[in-house]
Amino acid sequence: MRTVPSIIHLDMDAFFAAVEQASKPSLRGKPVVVGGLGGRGVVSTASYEARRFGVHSAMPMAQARRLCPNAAFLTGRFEAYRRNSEIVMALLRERSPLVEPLSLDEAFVDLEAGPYGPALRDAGPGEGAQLVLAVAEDLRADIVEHTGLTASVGAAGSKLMAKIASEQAKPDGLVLVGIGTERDVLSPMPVRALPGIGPATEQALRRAGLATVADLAAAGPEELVRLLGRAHGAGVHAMALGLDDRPVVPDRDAKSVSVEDTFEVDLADRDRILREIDQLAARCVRRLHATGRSGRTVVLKVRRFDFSTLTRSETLRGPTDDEEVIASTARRLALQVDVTGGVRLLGVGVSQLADFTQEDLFAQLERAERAEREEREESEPEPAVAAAVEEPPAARRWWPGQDVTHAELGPGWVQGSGVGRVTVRFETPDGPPGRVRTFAVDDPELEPSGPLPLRPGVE
DNA sequence: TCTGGGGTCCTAGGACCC
DNA sequence: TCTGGGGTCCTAGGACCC
Repeated sequence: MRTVPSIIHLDMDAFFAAVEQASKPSLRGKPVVVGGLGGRGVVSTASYEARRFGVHSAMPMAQARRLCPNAAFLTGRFEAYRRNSEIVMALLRERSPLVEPLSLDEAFVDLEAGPYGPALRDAGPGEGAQLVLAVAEDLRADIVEHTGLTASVGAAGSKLMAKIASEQAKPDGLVLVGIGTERDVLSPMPVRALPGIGPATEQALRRAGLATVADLAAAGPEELVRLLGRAHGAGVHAMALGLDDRPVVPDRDAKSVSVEDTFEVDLADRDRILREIDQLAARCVRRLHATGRSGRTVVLKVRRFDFSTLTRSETLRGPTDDEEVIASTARRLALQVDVTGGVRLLGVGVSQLADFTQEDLFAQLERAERAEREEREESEPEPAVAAAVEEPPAARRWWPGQDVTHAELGPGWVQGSGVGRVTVRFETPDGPPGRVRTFAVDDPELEPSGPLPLRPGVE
């Protein structure tokens, strides 16, 4: 157990929405909701202004629109989020090499591994905490300077308590849990405050009369294991006592890669389903190639019209990153699934990842079979349905929030589009709120562009 | 206008092996 | 002749997190 609260958990405040407000001066101080804008979209992130209306993550977008009709509803700009995340992660690495990102907007840092390590080890308990507070405040200021975004930080002697502290610090705050005070902090909290306790576990505990973390600590490990199973029960009991010695681990390799799509309208047609699977397989393989890895188990995911969800998987004899192997495996799995009534989501994934694509016997076999098939069918060529039906003449699509540049008016972003028109607001992160202009959707002066840095002047 | 997309970890049963 | 006991792999599903 540590004698200094040298683990910090950093959590960016309403990250996606905050990036939008920093990028778009006209949205500052206003409710902003980022998420899927289609009929089946959900909220990814709501700004604090929108949260006051009851809007929150994972809420159906339709409900968010009812609660807060005057908010700006934007689709995600992941390129912008990724760039700002990288800036923040780099600032963390200046404080320690031991940085464990949990997502684009969250990370643990072990300060004892970095430049402050020696001072922290030499410090008395009180001095150590003071030093951590100073480092954390400096970090938060640095993040504002480099991105214009605010972060909340929790500091403690363990990952568990650092995470709980950052939650208490939100928004734009800093909370330190002193060594030895863990159980005082935890005891009065509802069980849901513990990471890993969601709605189902909360219900199971509530039925047993356990509502607070103090209740869990008093319950003892046997009862929790009986209620929650071996691993979870033991883990929850340890957490309730404030016991957690998990190390901060940087550079964790991904264990699976997957892509999925929810369709605006349920898919009923078998051939259409198989074509979608091919496209998903192609996207999955692109991601696989980008990471230079290959996988041995192919997983097909199907969500049916009634939201029932199932997966079918097949493990190959060796890892592959071949599109045709993955696509044909997924198609084969799809034939095992009853799709009567329609399908609202399809997904294709690969797990059991390996670092290298060894000689790929499957791809070779697949190619040989394909060649043979084509030879056989030479006299009666396949009807070219797929190619012909595939793409209607692609009209340009503009989506709310998108970065654009106008040949004369410069950079701006799409506020909305419809009936052949697109509305653009011309403003930049470092300027004043801008003016709105409307164009024809096919105006040649207007083109899509990339995100602008939030702090152009700062390195 | 009901319910995204990308992940992680755990459990449990059956096959298979020694 | 009435019943082993592990260990590992595969598959499917579920809870949870951001």
